[in-house]
Amino acid sequence: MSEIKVRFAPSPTGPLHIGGARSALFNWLFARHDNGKCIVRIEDTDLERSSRESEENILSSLRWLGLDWDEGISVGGPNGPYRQTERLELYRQYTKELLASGWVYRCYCSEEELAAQREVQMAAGEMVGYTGKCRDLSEEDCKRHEAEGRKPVLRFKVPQGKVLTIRDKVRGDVSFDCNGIGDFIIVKSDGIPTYNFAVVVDDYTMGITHVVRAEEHLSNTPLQVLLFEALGWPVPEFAHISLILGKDRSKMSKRHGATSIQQYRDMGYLPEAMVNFLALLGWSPGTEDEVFTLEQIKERFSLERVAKSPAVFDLDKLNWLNGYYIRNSSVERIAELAFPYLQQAGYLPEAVNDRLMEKVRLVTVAVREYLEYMAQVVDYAEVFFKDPAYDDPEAKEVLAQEQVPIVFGALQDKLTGAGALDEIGAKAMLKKLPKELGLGGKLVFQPLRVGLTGKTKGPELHHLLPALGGPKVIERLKNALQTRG
RNA sequence: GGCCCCAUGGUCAAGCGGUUUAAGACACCGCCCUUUCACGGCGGUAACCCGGGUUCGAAUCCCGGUGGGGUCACCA
Repeated sequence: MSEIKVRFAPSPTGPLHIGGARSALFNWLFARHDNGKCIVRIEDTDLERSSRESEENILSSLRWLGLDWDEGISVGGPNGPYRQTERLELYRQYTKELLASGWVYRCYCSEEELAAQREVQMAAGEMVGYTGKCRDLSEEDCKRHEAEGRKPVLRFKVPQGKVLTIRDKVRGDVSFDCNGIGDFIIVKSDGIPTYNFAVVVDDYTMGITHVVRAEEHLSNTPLQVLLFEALGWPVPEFAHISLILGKDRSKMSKRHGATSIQQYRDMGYLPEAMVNFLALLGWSPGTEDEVFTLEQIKERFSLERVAKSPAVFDLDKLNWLNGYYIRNSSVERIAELAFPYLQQAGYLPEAVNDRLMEKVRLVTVAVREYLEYMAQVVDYAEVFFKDPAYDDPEAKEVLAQEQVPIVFGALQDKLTGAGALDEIGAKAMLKKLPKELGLGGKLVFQPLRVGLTGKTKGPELHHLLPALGGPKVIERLKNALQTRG
């Protein structure tokens, strides 16, 4: 069997979307599982909306996710260029061929005429499609239109009375009646090919064996198959994966919240969590495991196990998964990831020394189990960097308890003159405290927590003490005492 | 509206004719752990869209209905 070759072909009209990312991922998984090749091609034939900025964003998001490609944009290859606007000459060549073989004809209908016609068809409940008005224009007709300054589009002559069956690797056989397909445009009046045409030329010339893409392209497939056949080219295999839906079960879009990979990256989601989550949206390993590396998914992946039904994007599950990865990554990595958020929040100065780096590490140890995504570190870490205001009613109540001065004094005494505390030391010191004071744990620890943070809940005291450091602890306890009035 | 796709708990999903009193995960609820919150552990609530067939037997196959979605551009 010949080598599998797939492509991910985004149009650079915006940042990489969650759905696009999953399509790219499934392409990659499918190909790599069989040691096949991946291509990234840029479909920028929409001159109005395409931008280099979007292209850059898409590529960087793909790399961030850990997806690589053997051939394509920015890595080159034997079938380039990989940007459609740089392949215009190639399309022109096949346009000529199609014109010569009579599969394609010039159409001079204006957009206004077509829109009006479409409305009539819609209203009448008919299949919407070009009626073939310009199909049999004579050479003179064409000249006359040209003389009027009309620029033609090129339309494909869709054969009538034919039923096309597409063999889809996830959906099975899907049939379309050609009578329901109007003669579609393959070259716009500005000479730029349309998506359906460019895709076919590229997929053939690049040797694509399998087209894995979102279900929204399913209805385009018969048009493309028609083109492959007209050109006498082999038709690749197709696999249309279901869409990702928002909470309201409609196609995911901006109004459903964050939809681009970039946004999740900015919020501090880890790429491996994102990949894991996306893979589970529509694919399942068939076992009870849920947590996988890209590599492990690759080993297990097959299109047979891809679901046909659409999947709702479940942020709760993403958060759980991401939190899981955060909890199970090294403290060093999480501290490094936390750093920019802490800095942005103004907790850290521009220039940081080793002592501050160590503090960030200790803070990370204390708060990472709370995090669903890194941006949340700002809230949880606040108590380590900002002195408390003691304005919470519940906190005031705790501080008003009569044993508070004794408890604070005891800890202050222990800390005064003591060296730097580590987690173990802090734990030991704290553990002895209740017994020494002859008080219950709650009467000791709750006031200390409030005294140190101004809040009744938060990180472990044995994490708090080392991160804050002896002098800061003493200072805060003193301030807390003063608020008792 | 035409065409196409889809249909198991709130969500993701396992199940591919009998081994199912229908897995697992997220979310939710309860208990435990614990100085708090979280983490973790244990347990619980909760589903085969409806109607016909086929079959000894259907969540699993077929047909119809209903529901949801996609698509009908000189966008991809």
